[in-house]
Amino acid sequence: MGPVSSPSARPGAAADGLSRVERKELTRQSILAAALRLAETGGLSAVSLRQVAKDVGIVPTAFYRHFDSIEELGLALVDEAFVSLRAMLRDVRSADPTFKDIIDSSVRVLTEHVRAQRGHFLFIARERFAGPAAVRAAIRHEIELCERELATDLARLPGPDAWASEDLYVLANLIVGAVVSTAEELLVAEGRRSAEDAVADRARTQLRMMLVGALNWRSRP
Amino acid sequence: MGPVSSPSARPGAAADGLSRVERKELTRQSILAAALRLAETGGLSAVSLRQVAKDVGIVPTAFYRHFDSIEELGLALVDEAFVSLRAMLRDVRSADPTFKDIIDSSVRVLTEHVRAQRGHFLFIARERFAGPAAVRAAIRHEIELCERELATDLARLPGPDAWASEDLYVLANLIVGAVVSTAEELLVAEGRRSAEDAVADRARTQLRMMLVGALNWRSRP
DNA sequence: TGTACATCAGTGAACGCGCGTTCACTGATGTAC
DNA sequence: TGTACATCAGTGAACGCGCGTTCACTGATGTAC
Repeated sequence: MGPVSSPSARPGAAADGLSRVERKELTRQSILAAALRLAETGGLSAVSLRQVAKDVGIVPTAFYRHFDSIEELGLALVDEAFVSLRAMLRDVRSADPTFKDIIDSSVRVLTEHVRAQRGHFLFIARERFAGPAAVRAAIRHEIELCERELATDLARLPGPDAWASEDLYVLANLIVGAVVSTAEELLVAEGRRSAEDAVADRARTQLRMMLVGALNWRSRP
Repeated sequence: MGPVSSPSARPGAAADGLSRVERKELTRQSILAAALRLAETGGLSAVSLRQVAKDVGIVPTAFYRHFDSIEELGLALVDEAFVSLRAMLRDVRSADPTFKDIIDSSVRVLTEHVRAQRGHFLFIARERFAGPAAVRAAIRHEIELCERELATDLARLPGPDAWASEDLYVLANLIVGAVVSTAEELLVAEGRRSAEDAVADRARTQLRMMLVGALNWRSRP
């Protein structure tokens, strides 16, 4: 077993300056992007391996160098989509503290992310119920994780900190459900500013209604 | 122009006692049922005219005697599904008054209807985002109608009767969103009693939280 | 009632097409020494 | 540094299959008179 690379081998010194693995990764990303685009009309089940390959500019059989099937590609897209969703949640948590209203800033972040990552949100909305079983399960699992994270966040708030963890999870589930609905309605707005603003206004009011309900919750019999 | 039917013509006197139009309607119903069943795995976009025909027991070309395309068939399924959904809403409105808690009885009716009409609910959940544009639009329109109906119902309640109609619609939208989420979670429960009960419990708590929030709404600045 | 004609749900052959998948291959990139 | 060999992303031909749709048709049902 000699050194990992000899001085003279110059790995990654192709004409375009990219190594073989780098170029493979590039193709993989192109495949994911093409599949996401093609899934916009007809969903993942209507995406064909041949269409994807044609779009990327490779021969159909080369697809198999990257994924075993369209379903496996779908799972990779779920991962990708939730990476961007987690970035959004990080933004919400670390929102500019000069926005004293956490609801306003959260709704703002949500609308911006849906705009910026429209493809990913559309993919999740569609495949949540229409995708292959494995894809549906993966999405459900990720959403459940979001609910649990939100529940632990809520536990730190002044009002609900004394709640049973069960009630915390119920509230988290309610909020996540409302956020999912809002994201889906933002998608239906299709980027029309006035429609988006109406949805955002409504979401703000709804989250406030929930907050009022939650704050008055344990004071009830 | 003679009489609509002469005494001797005995229309509808086929071997099985059914007229031509009655048999056509029977075939149409078989096609709808077969399509609904086939859509369960893969969604409407994965339903092929040939599969449906084979399932029904007719030759593929006979399909065109009933529908111009799978998409048109999908629109008919949306109609059918919302007929059963409206029946559910009627049940909710005319709930046994011995149930003094309107939330308990509503959740009960919802779980029972999702069980009984699982196919229809699955179809709506899937096609709401994954279906052809016309199908998506039809579903969205029907849900909007439900929200408006609920808003007028809410206007008759003691608390929110003094609200602006805008706020009424916002609350109706929130409730319908929660109901849709609940229905979808009931579908995921796949008929397992314990999972269904957990979803129903959660829905009851969530609807109560919303009710508390709504009742305390206008008392806030 | 009987007859002649119209309607039309369902038939069956045929078409061209895009699909996923197999297989043996090429040739640039990478590694061992 | 130079050479001989291994790796492997992408190629290209070929396959059998199910698809939607066309067309001319059949024969039971229904209607006019």
